[in-house]
Amino acid sequence: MSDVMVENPTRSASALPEEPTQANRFGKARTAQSGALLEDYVELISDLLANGGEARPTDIARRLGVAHATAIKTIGRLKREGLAVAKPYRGVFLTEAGDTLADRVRARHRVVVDLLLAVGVPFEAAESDAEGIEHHVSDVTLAAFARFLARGA
Amino acid sequence: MSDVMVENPTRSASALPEEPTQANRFGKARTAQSGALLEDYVELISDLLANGGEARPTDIARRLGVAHATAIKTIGRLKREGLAVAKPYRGVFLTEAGDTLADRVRARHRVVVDLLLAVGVPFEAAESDAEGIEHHVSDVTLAAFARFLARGA
DNA sequence: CTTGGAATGTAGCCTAGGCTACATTATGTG
DNA sequence: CACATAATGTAGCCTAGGCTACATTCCAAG
Repeated sequence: MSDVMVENPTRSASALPEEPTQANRFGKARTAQSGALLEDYVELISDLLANGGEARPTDIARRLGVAHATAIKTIGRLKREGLAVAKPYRGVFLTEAGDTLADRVRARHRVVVDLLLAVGVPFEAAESDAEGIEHHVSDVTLAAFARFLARGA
Repeated sequence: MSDVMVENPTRSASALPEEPTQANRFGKARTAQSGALLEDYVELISDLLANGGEARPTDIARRLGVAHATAIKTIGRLKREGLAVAKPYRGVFLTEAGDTLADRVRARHRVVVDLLLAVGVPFEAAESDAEGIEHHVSDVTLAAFARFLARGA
């Protein structure tokens, strides 16, 4: 997440026109997928903490539609990545980094949904598709979405 | 997937009525991810066959930025799914189903890129992000995109 | 204060999608 | 035609993200 991703300066030589570019694109889409799940978890935990005040593995599992064991395992990953902390039988909490990420994810989600609605996507589909789309929206694209919404509104 | 999962009726207090909906959304985004790779392969193979006339595992691997062994393994999956056929050392070809899928994927890709461009996303970002986004665009959303483009253009 | 049921955690298995290392086949060129 | 070399294929390993089955811990009701 939020990788700077050092760009290859191999753009000038007209030798190999576009294969590396295409490979990069696919690779980016693939790695974007890693982290998508973590983002979902972080956002959900943030929501649960803000509303109910508690983020328990069972709740998380039910909300995400996975088995509780799966949720617990992923929470372990969150801890390893420094996004969450949790003592056994005590509920999950976000670290500073986790909170920051949650805010960014939430903001991005809103923009994506609004953009979809703005171009005429029905509400249900907008909410549903945004869940998958948002993880592939780069900062550049997100900024463009925001500009479009600011103009169009 | 699509487990019924016997629910415990513990919903009494405050009764949040939308958890299953959210779970469905996440689940859908997850399963959409399965098949995304197959779609990429099918589209690429279709392109290679149309242009150069040949779709060899090594080419595919290079274009997708993966090791050739990975490509070969995935081609095996394509065959299992009835999307492609390939005799050893003879190159890959698409079945009827694979061709149909390739057409749909290609069309969808174009619409997504055009939509991104139409709302002001820079070309490079549009191409790049579309690679990941397209797999999460439902038919409903795709139709909305097409309408928007028809109007705006 | 005990105890049963729910929540939590652990273990082990599966598939997808990567990789490297090694084996095999095709092929162009001397 | 032989054979070096590139392409292809195979084997085995890894991680992420699912699952089920079982073990443990917590908590509230009796």
